[in-house]
Amino acid sequence: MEIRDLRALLAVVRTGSFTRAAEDLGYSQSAISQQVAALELEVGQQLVMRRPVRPTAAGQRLAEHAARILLRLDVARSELSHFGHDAAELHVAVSPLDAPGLLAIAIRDLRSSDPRLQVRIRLLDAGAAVAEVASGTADVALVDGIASPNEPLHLADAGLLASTALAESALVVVLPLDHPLASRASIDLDVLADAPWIVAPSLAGSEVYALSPLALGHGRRTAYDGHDLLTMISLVAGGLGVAVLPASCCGHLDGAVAVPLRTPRLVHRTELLALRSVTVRQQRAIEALQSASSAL
Amino acid sequence: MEIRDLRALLAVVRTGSFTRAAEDLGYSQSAISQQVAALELEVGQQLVMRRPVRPTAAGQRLAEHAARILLRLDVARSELSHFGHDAAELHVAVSPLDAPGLLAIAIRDLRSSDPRLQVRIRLLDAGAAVAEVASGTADVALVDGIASPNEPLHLADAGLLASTALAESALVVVLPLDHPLASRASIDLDVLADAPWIVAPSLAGSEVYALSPLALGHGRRTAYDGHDLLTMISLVAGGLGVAVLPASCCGHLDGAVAVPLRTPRLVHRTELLALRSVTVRQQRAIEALQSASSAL
DNA sequence: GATGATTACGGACGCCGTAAGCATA
DNA sequence: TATGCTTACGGCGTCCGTAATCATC
Repeated sequence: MEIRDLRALLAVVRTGSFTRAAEDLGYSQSAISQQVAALELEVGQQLVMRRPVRPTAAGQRLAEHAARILLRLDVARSELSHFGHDAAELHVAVSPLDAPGLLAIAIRDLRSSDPRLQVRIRLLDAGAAVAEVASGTADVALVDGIASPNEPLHLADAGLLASTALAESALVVVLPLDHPLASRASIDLDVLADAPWIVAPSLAGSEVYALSPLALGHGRRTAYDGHDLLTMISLVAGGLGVAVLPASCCGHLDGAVAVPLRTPRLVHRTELLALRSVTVRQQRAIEALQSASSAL
Repeated sequence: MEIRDLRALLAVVRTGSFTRAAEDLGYSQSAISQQVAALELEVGQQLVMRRPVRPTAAGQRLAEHAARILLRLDVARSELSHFGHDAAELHVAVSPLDAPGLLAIAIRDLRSSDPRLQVRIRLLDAGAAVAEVASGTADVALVDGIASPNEPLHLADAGLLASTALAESALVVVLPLDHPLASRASIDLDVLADAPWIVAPSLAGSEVYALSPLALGHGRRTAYDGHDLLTMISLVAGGLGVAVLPASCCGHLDGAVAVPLRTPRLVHRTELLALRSVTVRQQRAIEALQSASSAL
């Protein structure tokens, strides 16, 4: 099992095409074909079906292992390249719903002790943020997601990256003003299984929607692929459906109401990610973000 | 970063010698030298010091990553080779202190539904048991260790192997009959920091001894490298020192007393490990062990 | 001086790209 | 028929082992 072959398998599974995998990896189509064939020969079974190109069960499983291995290799490379050195600029990756006040406080704090510090913030989804930290493109990441109370988000192998919880906030169901449940004190998700939903994976995380009552429900779904909270809320206010959002983001709703989610017991959680072997500057950034979050 | 090179680095770090690493891996000494050199060239820094051969900080860190990656590769290979097939014999790896009654109940249970099942049990330390499950040599493993209450043992990357908790039991401090603390109702470990200790990593896990009060203490240490409980207890009874053991193993003490450990809050935990994609026979074994543990 | 890591060098194998072959939508 | 994966084949690079070199205990 060569790294190269695993990378090829992963690219093929991801893109659904040998040709595109070859383009992505800078190989010829033929090379990818040979690499996957070598892997299949080695494990003695087919890993992807051809035409259409889809992973078999074994291929899917191997691709998952491959993804973890390649991520860890990225982390290893990044950690080693940071041994000793310390960059002038601090790159922060942020996933959509991180409490915005947190960043501002932390950066002001950092600037006060290091006035010449350049900070660069990029908005990414959680998976991409993890990849950026792993590859060293970002120094730290603020990522959010849905989890059980006091449970970590499972963003990477435990221990691969240093992660600390910054904040947890309750989840609310956002309803149009005239919704029959709008005056409830709290809501169980089951009763909304067949309701029309507005699904925004990059906002509230796909975890919420994967919960069984929702996954099995037959209500109409509206997908919103953006990051913008106001748009999301206006969709709800406009009567297109209901949505789950973190309470911390729902201070001022216009034409909608937020009702606390009672079951399932889930919270919106924000974590801070960094490489485990951090430089002095990264360490300071982590501390600043931690103290900012406890100040909020 | 090639798998081959990482494996070489790990072998060099583990054995402390290029020559022995070469023997272990079936290469010439020269090949290992070249592989490590290639790795050092690639990451742009020295990974091991020579004569004596010791890892640098960077090398140590990379070796840790390498170990995880190689373990995951083993798991991937094992999982794929089990797709479909099901072996006639069930291999169980057991670490020293697993509740012995548990195995007996589970195996009797399995035999009753599958009389021709061959079972083979091997006693190994926890690390080796993990490796055996990963490589497919063992179908399931019963491993034990020290953890905080309701916390998993961190034996491998979370999610790499299927693990379920079978049992948790309190920890006791085993003291000679005439020890001044022998009549206490419970003990804080701090008060024993400077006491003479009997350290048996393969019995109670090294985690206990790594706790700060003990690690910093100046008491004499006696190391016992075996698995045998009676020997261990007789060492305590003989006045060589005190020890921490799981309460479940200390039913009949001869010449010693067991006092519950109050702080730190730790328990002895037994977990069941298996590959995540299990065969029918493995699945039955897991269920039998689970029901046996809940019966105890 | 002996043990053990590095360097030098040649042979062999493996890998990739080009290009032809072939199957499927 | 066209798109796209596979197979054939040749060249290049790489990797390993032998053996000489060098360093350290």
